[in-house]
Amino acid sequence: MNTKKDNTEDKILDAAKNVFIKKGMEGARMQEIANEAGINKALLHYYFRSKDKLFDAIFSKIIGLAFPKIGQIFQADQPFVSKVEQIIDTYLDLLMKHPYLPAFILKEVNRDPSMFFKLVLKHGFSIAPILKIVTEAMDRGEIIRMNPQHLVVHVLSMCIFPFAAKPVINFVLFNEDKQATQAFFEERKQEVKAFVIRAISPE
Amino acid sequence: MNTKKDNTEDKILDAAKNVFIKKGMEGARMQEIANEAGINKALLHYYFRSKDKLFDAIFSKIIGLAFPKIGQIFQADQPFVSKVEQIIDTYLDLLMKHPYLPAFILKEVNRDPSMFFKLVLKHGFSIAPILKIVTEAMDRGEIIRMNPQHLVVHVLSMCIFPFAAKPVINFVLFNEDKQATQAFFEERKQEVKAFVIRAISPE
DNA sequence: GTCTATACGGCGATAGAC
DNA sequence: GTCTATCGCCGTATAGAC
Repeated sequence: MNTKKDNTEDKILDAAKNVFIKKGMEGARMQEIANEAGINKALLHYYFRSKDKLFDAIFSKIIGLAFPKIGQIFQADQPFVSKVEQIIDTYLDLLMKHPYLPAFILKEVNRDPSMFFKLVLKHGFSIAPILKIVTEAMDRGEIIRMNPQHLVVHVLSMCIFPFAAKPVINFVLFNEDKQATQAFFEERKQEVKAFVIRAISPE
Repeated sequence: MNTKKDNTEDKILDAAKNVFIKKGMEGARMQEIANEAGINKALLHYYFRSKDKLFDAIFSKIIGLAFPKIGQIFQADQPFVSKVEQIIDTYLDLLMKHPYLPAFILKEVNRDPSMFFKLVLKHGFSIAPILKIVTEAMDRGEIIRMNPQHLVVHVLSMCIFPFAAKPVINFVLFNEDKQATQAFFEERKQEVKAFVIRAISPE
C-alpha cells in the first residue's frame, strides 16, 4: 500500500530507498539494491546512469519527507503553547513512522553537506518565519523571553536525537529489551511536551 | 603537545584518528592514513594487521574520551541543580574541544552497534547510579517528579545533537556564517542550563 | 527493457628486497 | 622497520545478445 510496484522504476526506487536508508550511500551496494528489487545490476544503470544519480533521487525524496509543512501549524490562530504541542506531536509521529531518518540524514549531511543545502533551497525551506512567530509570542508575554534560535534547537534536539541514538538507548537504558525501548519512545511525546512547556511558561 | 610523534606507532594512531573521525570507517582509506602519517600503506599493516584492527584501536580510545567520569560529579555532596549544571558544563566543554565526536560516534554506532556495546561493557559504564541519584533528588523534593530516564535523555539530547547537526545549523540558522555559528555554540552552555533548571525546579 | 558477461578501477593486503 | 611492487577481490559501470 505504501509502494506501487507495478513498474520497474518504482520497484528500483523502493528497493533503493530501503537499502540506502539502512546502509547509507557508502555502505549500500548496487547488487543488494538489485536483489531487493528483483532485477539485476545492469538494469539499475539503465534507469539511473550511476549510483550517485540513484542516490540523489532517493535523498531528495527523503528530505521532502523529513521537512513537513510546519509552517501551516505555525500560522494557525491559537495559543503559542498549543502550536508547540502540535509541532512536537507532528514531528514525533513522523519519526515513529520513520525511525531511521535521523541517523540516515545526519550521516549523509556530515558526509556531503552541499547535497543537503541544495535540497533545502529547492524546497524553499526557511527558518525566519518560525523565529518571528516565537519572538512575537515572547513580546505578548505568552512565554518567557529567551533566544528563539536556542528554543528551536532545544525542541528539535529532544525530538530527533533519541532516534539517532536508538541503539545506545536500547542497550544502555534497557539492556536490549526491545519492548521497553519501544514503550520509552512512545512516552516521549508526553514527556517532551511537558518538559518544554514547563521551561517556557511564565511563572 | 596533544600528540607525541616520536615513534611510528603513535604517528599512525594520530593520523588514523584524524582520518577515521573525518571519514568514518567506511569512508576512510588506508592510503590517506598512510599519507597523513608520512609513511606507506605496507607499514600500516605491519603495525596493525588490518584496517579493522586499526579502527578498533582508534574507536576504543575515542569511546573512552566521550564517556568521561561523570560519576564523580554525581557523587559530590551538593545540591542536585549544581550537579546538573556541572554535568552540562563538563559535557559541552568536552564537545567544544571535540566537535566531531557526536557525528562520528552516531555513524559508527548505527553501522555496527555490537562494537560499541563491547566497549561500554569494557569501560564498565552503567547508567543505574545516575538514575538513582536523580530519583533521590525527586524524593527530597529538590526537583519536580518525572521519569528520570527521560530527563537524562532530554539533557543529553540538547547537549549532543547540535554538534551532530552542526552543518545544518550553520546553513539553516546562520547562512554559513561560521562566526555566528561559533558564537551560537558558545552560548548554548548557558541556554541549556537555564532551560533545564527552569523545567525541573519546583514552582 | 531485460538479461549475461566482462571490462575497469580502487582498495586492502601480502611478498620480498634492503 | 621501512620500502616498492604486486596480487586478488570487490564494486561500479558498460557491451552486446535477446
